[in-house]
Amino acid sequence: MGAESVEKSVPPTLLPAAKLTVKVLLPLPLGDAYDYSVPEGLQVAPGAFVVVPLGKRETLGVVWGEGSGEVPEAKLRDIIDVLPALPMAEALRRFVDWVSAYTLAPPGAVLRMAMSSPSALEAPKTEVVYRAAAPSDDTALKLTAARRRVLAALVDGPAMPVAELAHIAGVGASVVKTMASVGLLEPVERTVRRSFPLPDGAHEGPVLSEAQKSVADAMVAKVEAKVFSATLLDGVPGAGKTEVYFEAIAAALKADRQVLVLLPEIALTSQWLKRFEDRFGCAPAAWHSGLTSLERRETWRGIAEGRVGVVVGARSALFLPFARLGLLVIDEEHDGSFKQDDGVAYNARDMAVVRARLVGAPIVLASATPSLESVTNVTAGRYGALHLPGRHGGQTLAKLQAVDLRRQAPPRGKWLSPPVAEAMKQTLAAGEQTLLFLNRRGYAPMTLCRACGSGIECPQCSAWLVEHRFRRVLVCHHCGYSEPPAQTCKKCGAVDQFVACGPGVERLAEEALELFPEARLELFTSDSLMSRTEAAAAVERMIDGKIDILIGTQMAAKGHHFPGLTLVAVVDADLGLNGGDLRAAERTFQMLYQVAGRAGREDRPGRALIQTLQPEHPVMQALVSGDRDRFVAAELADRELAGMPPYGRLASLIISGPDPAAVDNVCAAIARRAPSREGVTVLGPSVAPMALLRGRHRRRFLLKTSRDIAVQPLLYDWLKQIGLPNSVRLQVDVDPYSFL
DNA sequence: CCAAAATGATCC
DNA sequence: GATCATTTTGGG
Repeated sequence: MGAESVEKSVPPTLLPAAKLTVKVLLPLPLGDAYDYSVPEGLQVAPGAFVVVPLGKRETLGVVWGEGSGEVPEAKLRDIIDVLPALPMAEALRRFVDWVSAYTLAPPGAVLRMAMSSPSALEAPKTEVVYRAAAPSDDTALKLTAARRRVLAALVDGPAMPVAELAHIAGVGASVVKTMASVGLLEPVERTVRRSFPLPDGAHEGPVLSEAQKSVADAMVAKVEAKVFSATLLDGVPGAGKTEVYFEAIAAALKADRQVLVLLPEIALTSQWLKRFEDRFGCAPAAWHSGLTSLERRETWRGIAEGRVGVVVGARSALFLPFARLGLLVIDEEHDGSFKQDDGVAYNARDMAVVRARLVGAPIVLASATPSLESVTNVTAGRYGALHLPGRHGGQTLAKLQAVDLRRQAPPRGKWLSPPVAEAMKQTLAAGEQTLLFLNRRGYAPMTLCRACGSGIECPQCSAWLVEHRFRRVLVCHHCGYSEPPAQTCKKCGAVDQFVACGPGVERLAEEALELFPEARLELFTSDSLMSRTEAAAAVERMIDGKIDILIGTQMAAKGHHFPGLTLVAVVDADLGLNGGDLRAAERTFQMLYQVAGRAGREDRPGRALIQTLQPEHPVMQALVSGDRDRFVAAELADRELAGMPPYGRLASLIISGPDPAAVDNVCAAIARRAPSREGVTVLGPSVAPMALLRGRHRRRFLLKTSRDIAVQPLLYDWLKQIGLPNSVRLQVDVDPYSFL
């Protein structure tokens, strides 16, 4: 009967003790961390990487803290194993939690970004190496000439594997093996790992101007302070921002700290790497989507073990497991590609500031055209500011001129206006280079049927198919769908009635070649058609002056420095201005300013011609007058009036699914529960700018609040009871960047 | 009426 | 994200 008899039959000391449990976060989009029990004899410190059972399978996870104790014992399962990797540092774990709380993404989804190389967690491979054994009397007798050479190779040197040792000593491998078996050599097991040259902070740098030196000194002081600080480093293209933050990197290296440099992916060029090598004597470790799994694993380990000094990478490098992070640099901080839109929607620039704060390190945000957010953060005193005046060596910025397309229109069916054609002619005659900038890939942005007037559309997106004439395909730039060009119109059956509408870079190349048949002309685009190495080779040809006219998308505008380039022509400056996007003006200004900044950086003056239909637009006015500050002030005033970022907060909800009715149902439910209070505006549901994307119909809500309201709890309470059918996805984007 | 296919719930 | 139970659908 009852409890009493049980107590009598089982002595108290033998009662099963409550199991020790820990929370384990799994790199999956689950609600929260799961509790697991710790089997006898397993050591699990917080941050340890562990193998745990999940349903039928096994998964990797990270010990996140003590168990919640809320899971019934029957459900609890044992941790299977602890991996022989360094545990995830507390600062990184707190960072994962922070990003999750800010973006409203499940913590496991954020953790997945911090576990981007799972194989790096397994035991590293080992090899057997040999060193000379302590000499003894009887072994001395057996020393042949070959054996002496082997021992000589090991004097003052590291232990070596058989093959290497045999090669250096000039003997056969069997000699080495025999020496090991008779006890002349001693085997040692060693882990195999790639070695990383450590950039040398004391390596001689370039001579800095007075102004550069004082800015560099200020940054070095922040690095040496070894506490969090955020600084906006701002200066025109060519003012020497890179050289200046290199001094901060040198200071961090001298203090034995690691450095992370984030660049927009396409700005990570061989040119940037070369400048780094010139300054520090060796290349940094690079982290981007193009790495092989072996490179990822070795780099990941090197960073975790503190053997890598400087990492330069795209936004995903923000989640690497630094052992002693002492400085972060965000170059081109205004660039929109720091914002990730799919999966976890985060802005690497903003989250980098958080990581710097959590780890207690300074961060530098560098740009010639700072984002309005960063400008505001400086004004509010949250960030410090350092300003580099003018161009190094007295060069002046390119002379900017607007070309009014209403007065000086290109010939019918052409895109280059007479002033641009004339300038190209002069430039060519002077033996100098021209860059034609048009942010449109392919031959023509749309293809029209003359008979029925309809354009060729993507079947899965609300977008035109773009003709790529060289590749002989029509491509959707949003989903990648492609089809061969047809003769017959699918809508009306007319044959051979298609006309290309509008310019793409390919069509521009055609036109430029007609005008200057003798010119050496090349296309430079971000098409997958162009591999990394091909792009690098094209840049090389441009630098060497083997190209007269370079025609490119924004890829040509970022991170390159072409000494012979003296003319930049922006073919369609109005392209980014339409569409009612919040950041249209800001983005256009930044891009055109950067493009124009490519011209005339050496001893020759450059000029930039900007073709526009609205030369009176504030963006064009600001570009022509060179008054960046006035443009920023005007744009900020507009934003403040509208309560838009950086003065107000925005979050966007995208509801998408293959069935528009199901999507609308969800939208109705969301609209019904929309928060209503002072300082909060909900706009929507409305058809999202890309109404159909990859076969999914999209609707959008925008949440707009004043700055003092935290949007996360608001969104959380709003959306927590919304039930979603499997086919419908709800994507939350706090601080959306693009509105598409 | 059965079975494949779509959908939803759960994993600790 | 993967797996399994449950519901839906559609074909004979």
